[in-house]
Amino acid sequence: MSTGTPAIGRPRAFDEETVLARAAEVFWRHGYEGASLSALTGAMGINRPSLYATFGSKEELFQRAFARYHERQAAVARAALDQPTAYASVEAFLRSSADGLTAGDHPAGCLSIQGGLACSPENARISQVLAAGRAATEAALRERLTRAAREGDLPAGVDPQALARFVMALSEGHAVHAAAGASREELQASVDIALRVVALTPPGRP
Amino acid sequence: MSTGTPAIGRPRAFDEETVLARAAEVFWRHGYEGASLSALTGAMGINRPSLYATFGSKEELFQRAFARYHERQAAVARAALDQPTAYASVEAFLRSSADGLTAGDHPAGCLSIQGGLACSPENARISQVLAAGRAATEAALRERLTRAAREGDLPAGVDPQALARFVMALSEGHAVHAAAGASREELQASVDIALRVVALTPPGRP
DNA sequence: CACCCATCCTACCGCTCGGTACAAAAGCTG
DNA sequence: CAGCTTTTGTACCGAGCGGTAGGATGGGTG
Repeated sequence: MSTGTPAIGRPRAFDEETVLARAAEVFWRHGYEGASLSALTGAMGINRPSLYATFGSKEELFQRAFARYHERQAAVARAALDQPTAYASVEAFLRSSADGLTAGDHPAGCLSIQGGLACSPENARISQVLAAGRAATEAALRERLTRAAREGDLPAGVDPQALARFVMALSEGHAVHAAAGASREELQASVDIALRVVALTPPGRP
Repeated sequence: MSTGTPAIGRPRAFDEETVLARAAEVFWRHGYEGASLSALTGAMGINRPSLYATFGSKEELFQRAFARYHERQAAVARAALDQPTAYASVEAFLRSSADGLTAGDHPAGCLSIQGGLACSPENARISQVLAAGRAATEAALRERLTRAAREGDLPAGVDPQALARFVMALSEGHAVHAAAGASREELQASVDIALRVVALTPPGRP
């Protein structure tokens, strides 16, 4: 749409990135359906017609806000998965995730989950978009661990696909915990436990 | 309120337990805010005034439905934690959880999470009730594992509190996955991975 | 059969929702 | 400074929300 400043007509009184970030916070805190237009415009500091002129609709605003959020998350994940070993990758992934879930500069938890796990039928697309975002992250994790398996970098008997799902599920569970008030330290202690999985040789089950 | 049949006045045309179960399904599928009264009454097979005469309000209906759901979940969890060893308890907990999350006779996932992780400010109580339910389950797990630690039934160096949080978080993550369509087998494979944590002696970290 | 009374059903309430019409305002261009 | 273009602000729209009033209904009880 707007490529830089149009240089004609009345100039915009707000920065698109800024108001997107504020919108994301409201969606994050209250979910898609729990975020009313009044709450959104209030937090964004703009009024309805500006919102609609810029973003089109509540749903499109959400898509934009979520895309922005997801890009950043993906960048963090990518950095984690660039670690040289599977163990280091998983550790970096889970540690940075736990840090992010409890960072003080935004709502606790994760927009991909808080945004709307369950929605009314007419907003079903929202849950789908969020699920697709989470699936993309899991796919990256799976690729990294599949490579690790090829390189002999995983303990014997560990299926990389299952391990990816395990790590992703744990991180999602941490998001749920964070949203309910769990602290960074509590999540990191859970990560400590999880990492035993990757570090060890196969079990002699009792 | 109604203690059995009042034996006076027009008899009720519906069974309270039955309509509660149907209401729970709607909340489960669409979340508290996504479940409209029309959807609820439609699924319950009763009309609005009957709903309000019986349950008082949408919120009270939800509380009743969730309490019913949570009791049953707690019973399953209690059975799992009655296993003789920590390993068997955790395994039973995670396996039965994964089974329940993907059972075909109700929506996928878990009402405690689908119901409303994030809500509009006026429905904040809903998220709190759900979080309290999950916390109760985690507390039961924590007690069981603390006992196990006292009994020397945990691998050395494992903090029972952190292990409880880990197990609970994983199960919540599985709920998120199940809601997005993960199969029972996929979740069980993730459980396979997780169980290595409980089975093994402490890591020599690479 | 007349009475009583809780439940059922239709139709409606006020309110907030997401979304928009329209005119005043504000910056460039000539 | 007139004209053009885009954004801003106010005030509003129909629809659906959660919730309710009041009469019709249908079972026991005398």
